Amino acid sequence: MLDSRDPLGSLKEHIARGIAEAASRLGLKVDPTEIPVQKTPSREVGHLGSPIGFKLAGRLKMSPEEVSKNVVDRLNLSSIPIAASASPARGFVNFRFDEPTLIRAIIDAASSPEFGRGDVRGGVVMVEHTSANPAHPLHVGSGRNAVIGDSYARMLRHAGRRVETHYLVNDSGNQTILMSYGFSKVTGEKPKGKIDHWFGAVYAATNIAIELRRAEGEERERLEQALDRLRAEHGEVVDKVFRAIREDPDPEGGVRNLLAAYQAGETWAKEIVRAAVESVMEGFVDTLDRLDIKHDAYDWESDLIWNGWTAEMLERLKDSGYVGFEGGAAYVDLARAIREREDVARVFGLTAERVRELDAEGRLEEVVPPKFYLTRSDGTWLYTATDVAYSLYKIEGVGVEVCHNVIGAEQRLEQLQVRASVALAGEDPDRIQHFSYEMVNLVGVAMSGRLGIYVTLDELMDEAKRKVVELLRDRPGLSQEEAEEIAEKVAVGAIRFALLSVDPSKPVVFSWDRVLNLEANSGPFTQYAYTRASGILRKAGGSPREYQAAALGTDGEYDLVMHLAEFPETLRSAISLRRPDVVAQYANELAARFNKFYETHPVLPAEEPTRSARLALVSAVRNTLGLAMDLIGVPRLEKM
RNA sequence: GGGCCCGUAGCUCAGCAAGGAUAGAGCGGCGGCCUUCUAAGCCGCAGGUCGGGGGUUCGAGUCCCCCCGGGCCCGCCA
Repeated sequence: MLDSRDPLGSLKEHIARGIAEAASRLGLKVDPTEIPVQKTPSREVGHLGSPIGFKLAGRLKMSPEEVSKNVVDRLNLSSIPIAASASPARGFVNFRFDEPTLIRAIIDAASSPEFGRGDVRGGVVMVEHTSANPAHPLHVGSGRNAVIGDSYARMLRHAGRRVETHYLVNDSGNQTILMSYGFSKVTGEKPKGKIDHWFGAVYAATNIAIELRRAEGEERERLEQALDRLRAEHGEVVDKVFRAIREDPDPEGGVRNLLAAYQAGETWAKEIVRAAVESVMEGFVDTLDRLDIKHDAYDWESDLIWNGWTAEMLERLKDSGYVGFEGGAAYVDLARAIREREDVARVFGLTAERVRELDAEGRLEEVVPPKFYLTRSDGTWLYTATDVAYSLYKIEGVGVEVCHNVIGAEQRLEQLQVRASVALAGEDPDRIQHFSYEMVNLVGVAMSGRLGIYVTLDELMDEAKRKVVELLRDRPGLSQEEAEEIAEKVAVGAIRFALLSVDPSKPVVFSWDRVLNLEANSGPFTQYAYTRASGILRKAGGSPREYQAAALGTDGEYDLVMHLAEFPETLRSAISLRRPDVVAQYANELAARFNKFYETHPVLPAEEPTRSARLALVSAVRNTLGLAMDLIGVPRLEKM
């Protein structure tokens, strides 16, 4: 029978098995999973087809056409549910089903919240995402990370995985400590505006003040311009920080000192840094909450240090024999580890043989940077070290089966170093996965937290909302509060869709036009289709109890139904390829097909049995579109 | 220099994982459609050497090799 959560998928499996059986009757053993089954280019030739003739022609020493004919002759059609006919067409074999039965199976499946859902199975899957540095507000780059990670977690959950989302609060590194040092000069100030933006200004002002001590010429000019911009936006706190740092005889020493004291857990340092970072994180949580992004846990880098995870990690790496010291700084002898340990070589995509080859050519240390540091000479921990400790915490502390680290592509090498270290510490490096995504750039200028140049998620939200409120002004029958609520949700839909809908492996150039797009190929486009479906169902008083699938069958209806059927497979692809954007594309395509249907197929005014059948289809579209929107976090709306 | 990634319409992107039936959307441009379920919509027109060249194959945007162009990384930063 057909799987009620994925009828099309099970139909394809049945076809592949049927063809494999037919092939075995021709004396050829074929694995059903190797047999492609796809949609036909047009309904005239059948519903599903397979280019099996081309595939087996060589092995059977027949022409593709002959193979197709022979497969059809030896096919046990009754083993394929609801199949009405199979016909050879050049090298293809095309299958036709009893169409009303097919349509009903799909509509019924697509009307359930269980559509595309997987059985609950396996251990905890962690998705670590966002993890933005507290030194500047969440910007569009952090937004891409957050939206990718959050959406991916939603998809894993629908697929039946137990998911935990974590945020690593990076409070023990140079940038955050620098911000905290600047903050220590203005603790008497009352922060103005959104708290994380205020701290972002403190950070940038501190950094500029320090850099200006050395900068000359053009660089000096750039810094001064950045300072002016900062001053214009954030007012006197910028000057206060700037003056305090300028008068400080040794701000860099002060930062180093604060970093060491904080990592050592000294009370005075904790009071400063924790106060700063906790404030910033409150701001971050507000922003993420607006985008409907929540983390199950916030893991503080400093806790990993204070609770001994980093120290234990270092002991284990020392025990492995690949840690060296240089002026007090600990490093991992990666080149030697790669030479001697196959598991470490594999992390870098190298076989033992390839390592020997490279070594013979003297190129190993050119292909792989030969070592990396875990601590500074003063004994303080570097980011890579806390990240290795964090990985061990994920595996042994939380007990995850696997963790997907949503981290920018520019950190590829660091992630490989972390995974190599995990292997040296005796854990399976494949349990730590780098979910890589490319950066978001601004036209002309590069975003720079150091200089306070970025487009923040908050301003993006505000601007998107403003645009929607404007549009809503001439909508009749909407109260002020309704309009506000709708605008907020449309803004969220627009931003999430825009940040998600491009393949994560491709760099994107940020454009306001693209994010504020409310037309086709956008979150609001899917929301609009959803409200149209909702409107019809609302006026009809709900979905019909009974309907005749045979009343459906126009091309528009068929296209819509077949696209509904692809939801489960789309979800599986999105997960296995780490491409949450494909679900966004899917939702957009479903919305587009529904809009076409909507324009050409009146539902409420239609005669029975067409009316009920179309209502059932609308209900299935609403459900499936809603599920897809849930997965990418585009809010459902009943009216807009 | 080495490694990884990207190159499809004027612009922004799908299609490449598992090669398959005529290369698709959107934006922008031009022209149409609101007394009928929300026009944030729909329809039509114009727009393509799929970066270039080889190769594998019955078949290549998709796989392999070389080249060109762009991005990122190669820090006791994160």
